[in-house]
Amino acid sequence: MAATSRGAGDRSGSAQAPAAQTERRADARRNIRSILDAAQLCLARDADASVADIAKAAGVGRVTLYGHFKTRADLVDAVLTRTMEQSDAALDATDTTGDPGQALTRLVGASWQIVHQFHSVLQAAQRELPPERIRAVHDRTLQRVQTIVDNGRRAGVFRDDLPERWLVTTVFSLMHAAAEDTAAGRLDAGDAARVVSATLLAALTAPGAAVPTPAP
Amino acid sequence: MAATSRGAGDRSGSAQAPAAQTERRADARRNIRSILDAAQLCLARDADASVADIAKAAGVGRVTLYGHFKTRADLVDAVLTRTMEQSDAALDATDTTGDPGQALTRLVGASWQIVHQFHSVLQAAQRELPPERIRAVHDRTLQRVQTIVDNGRRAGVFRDDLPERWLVTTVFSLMHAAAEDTAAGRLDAGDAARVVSATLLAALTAPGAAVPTPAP
DNA sequence: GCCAACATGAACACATATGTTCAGGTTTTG
DNA sequence: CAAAACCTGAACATATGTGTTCATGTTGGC
Repeated sequence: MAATSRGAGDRSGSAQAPAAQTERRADARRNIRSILDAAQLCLARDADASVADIAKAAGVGRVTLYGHFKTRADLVDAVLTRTMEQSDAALDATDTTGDPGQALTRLVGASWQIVHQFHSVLQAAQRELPPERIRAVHDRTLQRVQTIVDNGRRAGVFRDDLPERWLVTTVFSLMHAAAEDTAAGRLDAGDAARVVSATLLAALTAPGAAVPTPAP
Repeated sequence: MAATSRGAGDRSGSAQAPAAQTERRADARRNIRSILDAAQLCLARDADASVADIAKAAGVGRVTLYGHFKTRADLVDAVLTRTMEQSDAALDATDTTGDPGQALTRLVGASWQIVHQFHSVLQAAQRELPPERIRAVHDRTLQRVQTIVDNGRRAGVFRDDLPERWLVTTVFSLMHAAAEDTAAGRLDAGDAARVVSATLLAALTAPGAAVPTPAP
């Protein structure tokens, strides 16, 4: 039951049926945007930001917020969806064709900052939403990585001796780890992209083949 | 702070001063054990198991529990400490000398099940305890990994072009990722150790050197 | 066997968050 | 301008968890 009274956060469970979305008034649309903006910001800073905090940050009454998002989970879902859409848009600008190693390096360069920035939005979602939902929202991004890995395997430059799924997991895992380490001051932010890329290239390269160095 | 009325969970903040621990009665000691056992089990299953749940699982009154652990955080701390001590004991049986690659493989083989088993105990701790405390409790284990990495670097078989800290992070990160993937059914439990070892060996091997295959 | 240490459930105090209702004020929209 | 849509704060209803107090049993040590 993740549906709003009138469709603002309407992503009905896990499939996103657009639904008959009656046109809402201008101020309502404005408020929804403010709320999503504020929520994204608040949740990025603190995964358990309260609904009250978010409403205040949005410059909106708490009741107004509940008028648009039926539950807290609904709001978190909307923020996560929005964040992933934004990330995906940013990633659309990244070329995933050509040499798989370079493609991977490009993708890491474009992704890791986003991962870093919205790390705790994900955390919030993981505490509130069912795992399938998280998985579903990540689908497009996952697909993108999988495509690169797959290309690399077919080209014989990425390893074939481990499950493809695991290689994808490795990519995500190390990006998240780098985000955390950077936040904790254990890894230099200016160096993170290179470090992650170098590690991933080594991890994914087919045994026996020469490990390429990430070209900045 | 994090101290019990009479010293059961007494690890005063971050340093573990043994304190003048007046000998407690036999039934008290018995109950403390039951509580820790139950808490470890409950928290391993659900990171937000309540104190009431744990007391019930321990076959003990809630008030009794609070008599031994002043706060929930105290209890979580005690469980985490205990878990890490157990892990460390298990790891003591693992030879970390000799060929660094094989040492790493041995360590992964001995560790990953533990990581898998107590994954959500860590989660609970991360929500309740300050990051420094988590770090402190992990110190010995961290040191162990770092030693292996360091040996490998000095022997010229592990890479020297990335921060040592990051390599250690990589080891932990991939073990945890494997634990999650296994729990989610995306990775075969029987295959996990091999997969993680193979990935780590590739990730850590010095550029140019031949990547070894994990010997089971 | 006696006394102190310990255990126990019930009840209470407190805090915090989520949702909801209400009675009125404001903005859009047509 | 008028109706409908929307916003608002205050108050309320829940729910849930933590931690404490109390009065009364129970157990263990010496």
